[in-house]
Amino acid sequence: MVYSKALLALSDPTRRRIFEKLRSGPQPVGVLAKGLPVSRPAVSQHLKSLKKAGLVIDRSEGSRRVYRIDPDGLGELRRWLDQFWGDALESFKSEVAVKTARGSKRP
Amino acid sequence: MVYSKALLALSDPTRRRIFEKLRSGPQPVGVLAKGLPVSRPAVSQHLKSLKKAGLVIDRSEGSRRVYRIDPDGLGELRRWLDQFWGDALESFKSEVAVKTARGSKRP
DNA sequence: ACAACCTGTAAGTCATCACTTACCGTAAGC
DNA sequence: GCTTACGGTAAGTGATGACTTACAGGTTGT
Repeated sequence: MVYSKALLALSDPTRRRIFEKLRSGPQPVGVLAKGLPVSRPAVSQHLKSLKKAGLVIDRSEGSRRVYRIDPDGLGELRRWLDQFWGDALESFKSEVAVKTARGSKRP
Repeated sequence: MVYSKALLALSDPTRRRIFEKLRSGPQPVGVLAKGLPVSRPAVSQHLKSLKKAGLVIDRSEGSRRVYRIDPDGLGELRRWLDQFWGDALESFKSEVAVKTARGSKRP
């Protein structure tokens, strides 16, 4: 049940910003904290949460700690999401006609 | 930016249980509350959050309100997730050899 | 050895949120 | 008409968590 921790971790906006920063490659804590509106210890705590959620991996590189995205947590989260995808479409097929008939969205 | 609200909504365990219950088809509030360890008003409040997140749609059916999964929020959430999927794999390729060499996971 | 840098942790504060009970509107049945 | 079932909303409470500053450990350089 890693997906529950992953969802909890990604529900925080600051944690998402950190996670999105890692999309451009592995980065140390100091660089990640640069540009964020919170203190560096806050970033460390967020990284700890992301790590426990299986979303990032850390690696000691000399004096600094480099974090990177962990595909494991990401994969389980995607599998959990796809589990709904099929059922939702099936339950949606009978309703799509009504929805598009009255202008796709809400007035 | 519906995905941020969707992540926040799905981060709560009770809200996830309600959402997972809807996988077996559209259901009214009373039926959804049945079996959950919280009161019925709590379920109503959770459904309100899920609706604002674009994850469910409600439809008045006589005296009762039937909720069903909304593919829109689910789709945007999946697109946001897939955005990471590619980058994570690319950044992972160079590391996978080292990881599998020492026994796949933590000792 | 000492100094400068990089990071994780402890302790404390403040806001957010999940939940409860009570209440109000509305639709179906007598 | 009245009553019963169904569901959303208000108000209040308790707990969780995101943040701060202060401190400790460890690594690199002189």
